[in-house]
Amino acid sequence: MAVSKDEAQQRLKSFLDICRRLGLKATPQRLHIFRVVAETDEHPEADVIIAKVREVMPTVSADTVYRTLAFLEDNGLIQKLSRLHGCARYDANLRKHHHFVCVKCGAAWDFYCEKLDTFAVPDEVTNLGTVESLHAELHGICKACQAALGE
Amino acid sequence: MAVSKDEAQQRLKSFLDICRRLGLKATPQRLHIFRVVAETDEHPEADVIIAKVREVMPTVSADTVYRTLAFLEDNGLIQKLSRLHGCARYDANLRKHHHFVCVKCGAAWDFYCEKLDTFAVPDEVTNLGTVESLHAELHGICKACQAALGE
DNA sequence: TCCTAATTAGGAACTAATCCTATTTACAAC
DNA sequence: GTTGTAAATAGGATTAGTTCCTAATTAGGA
Repeated sequence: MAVSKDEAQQRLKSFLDICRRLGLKATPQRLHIFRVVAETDEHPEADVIIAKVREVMPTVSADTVYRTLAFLEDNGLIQKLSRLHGCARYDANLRKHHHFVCVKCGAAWDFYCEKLDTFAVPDEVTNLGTVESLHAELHGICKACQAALGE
Repeated sequence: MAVSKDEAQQRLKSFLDICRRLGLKATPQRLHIFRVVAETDEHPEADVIIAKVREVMPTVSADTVYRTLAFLEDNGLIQKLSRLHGCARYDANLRKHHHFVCVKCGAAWDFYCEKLDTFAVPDEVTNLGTVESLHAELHGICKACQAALGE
C-alpha cells in the first residue's frame, strides 16, 4: 500500500468518471480489481492480482481480471511494465545500446547514446542497491506508421 | 543483416571458443541457430527464429531452438529484450517514472528523475520517428539480495 | 419497475515455452 | 580410423499464462 488515502480517492473518482463518460458499468468486480491494483506498489503479475482479488471475491474469474486490467490500461488508469523478466525477443547486438520501439507496429531499432550509458543515477536508486546497467526504451511512432496514419 | 562479415566471423569464433572451453558440442543445429540470430537486427521473437532456422534445417525442433537461445544467452552471445509487447506486470503509478529491477529476485522499484524525463534524445532516433516517452530500466542487485549473497 | 446492452463465471481453447525420453551424434581417447 | 560415452536432438506431451465462448446475470437509464 504505497498510495495515500487522498490519492486512492482521487483514482477511484477517475475510474468512475471514465465509466460514466464511456457508458460502461462500474461493477463491483471492476471496482474491486481496480482497488487491488491501485493499492500496491509491488508491480504484481496477473496471477498475484487474481489471488488478491479472490481473497475478497472468491468467484471472480481470471477472464474478468484480465479484461478489467486491459480496460484500465486502455483508459490510462494503470500501466503495464514491459521490460521485466520473462521476455521473448532476441538481440545479437552486444554493444551497449538502447531501443526505440514503435507503439503501432512493434518494430524496434537499436541506438547508441554515450550520455545514457554514463548517466548519473539518482541517489534514490543507489540507496536501493547496486546499479549495473541502464537501458532506455523509447516509445513513439515510426516514420512508416506516421505515413500510414496520415493517409 | 546488419553485421559485417568480419563481425559475423568474430562472433562465430567466440561461439566455437565457448563451446570448446565448456566442453560442449558445436552441433550443426547450434551453429545454424546462432547464425540466424546473429545475422538479423530485427529483434525477432522465437517463432520467427524457428521459422528461419527451418528454412534451411526443416526438422529442427522448437525445443532445440529454445535451448540454444538460452545457451547463447547464458554465455553472453545474445541478449533477450524483455517483452516489448504483451507483458504481464502492472503498475498503477501514473506519474512519469522509471524502474530499478533486481536481477536476482525480480523485485521492481519506481523512481523519479527529472533529468531522464527531459532527456534530449539523439537525432539518430528522432530521424526514425516521433518519440513520445523515455522509460529507463535500471538493472542491478538490491540491498536484500546483496546481503543474501554476502553470507 | 422494467428493459437491454454490458458484463460475468467458468470451462474450453489457444499459445509460448519447457519437459520427457528414446535415439542420434560430436568428439576425445585410443 | 574405431570406439565409447556424455551431450544433444526430435518430436510428442505437458504446463502456464492468457484469451475465447456462451449462457446467465446485472447495472443503470427510461
